[in-house]
Amino acid sequence: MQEGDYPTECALLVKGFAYRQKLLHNGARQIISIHIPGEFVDLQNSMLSLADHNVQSLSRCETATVPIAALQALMKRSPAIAKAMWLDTLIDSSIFREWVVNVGRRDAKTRIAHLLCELALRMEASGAGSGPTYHFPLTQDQLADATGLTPVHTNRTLQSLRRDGLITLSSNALTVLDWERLREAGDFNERYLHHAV
Amino acid sequence: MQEGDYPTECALLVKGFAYRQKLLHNGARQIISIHIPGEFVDLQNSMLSLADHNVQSLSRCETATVPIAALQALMKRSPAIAKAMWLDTLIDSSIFREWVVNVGRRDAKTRIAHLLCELALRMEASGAGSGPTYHFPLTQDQLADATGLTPVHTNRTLQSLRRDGLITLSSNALTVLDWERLREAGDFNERYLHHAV
DNA sequence: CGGAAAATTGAGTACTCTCAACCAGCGTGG
DNA sequence: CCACGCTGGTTGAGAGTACTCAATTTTCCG
Repeated sequence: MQEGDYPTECALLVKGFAYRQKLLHNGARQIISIHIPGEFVDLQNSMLSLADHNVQSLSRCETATVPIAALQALMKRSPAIAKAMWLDTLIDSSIFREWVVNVGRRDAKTRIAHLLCELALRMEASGAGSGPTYHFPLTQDQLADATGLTPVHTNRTLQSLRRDGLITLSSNALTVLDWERLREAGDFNERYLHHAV
Repeated sequence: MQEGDYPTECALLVKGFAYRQKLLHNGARQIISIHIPGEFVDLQNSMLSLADHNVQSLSRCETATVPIAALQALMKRSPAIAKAMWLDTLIDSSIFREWVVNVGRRDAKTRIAHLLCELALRMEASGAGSGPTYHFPLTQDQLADATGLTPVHTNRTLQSLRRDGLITLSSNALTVLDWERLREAGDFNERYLHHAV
């Protein structure tokens, strides 16, 4: 899926990770969302006939593709489903808002810690992972593009988080050593995820 | 409307400007969206029972408030209205995505130029203003909080845009002197606004 | 006219970036 | 089996954009 395309189907992520990104004219990239198994990747693009961003897979992914026309019909027929998808989109939107805050007003360390908290919690909530150790699908370059930092600074910031005894992270395995302190370091409050209480 | 509240109605902005913001623990603020007359300010908060951000008015505003229950009923009854609101939310969401890019990957000058372009174009599209001169509802402090910069740096960056002959801006009047060059300076492409073609 | 809010200026600081080199792990192929 | 090359991660040094603090001027309103 490329920016500018006219999508005709949307994807439900069954297995594996994906992300959405936007490319800038100067060649820079901003990752605008990360998707874990069980999530719709592309409802937005699907409903707005013109794609305003593009989607990439992080690992080998299995997706279930649904034709948009079918989805629209389904929503028309079942208000319950329509509402569920609506909710999905709204939560998506809420996460974008938090990301604006994250890249806009937090320093590097807080920014990265916040993203780690978010991913860990979403994995927990979706059942895609649990315990103190999680599969972490991003390379440092991608983490940099998600947080609006450079790869070099991302690397140094991760080291600082490790030095503080908050996490370990290597070869796609993230271990949260001290959840409370990581949450604090990340200025993290999960309210915006709107997980059921 | 405060973060953490349980909203029961949502507001259609009839006259005046408003914005949504999130406050950080350290007292910083990030403005996450700006609303011009004719827009729903709060569909998001309305549908997610718990507010994850809060809303402020920029100028004296007139709003039409709609009870959420009524809205839900209306959506249930009329698929056309449901779809329209859905679209409204999706475009909202698209703008958030672009803001993530804006604060994440653009430098100060580009960032501010981009925001000016966006506001100008949205005013045009909504009929809330036109011509090279627009009502500009933000103070420099607010512009800073919308772009993730400091007020001082925002001030200097605006001066630089003025020196370049791209805009004039004073007492809430923004004049775009050279639309093409401003658009270029702001790395701006209006696709994400999803305005009808 | 006076006071508050908004805008502007100056000087010094620092966080993050750039550029560049180097290391480690790993799959491929000779 | 080891060399090779590639991707991802790490380190160093220096530069620069944006920040902080603080004072001053201008504008806005009551």
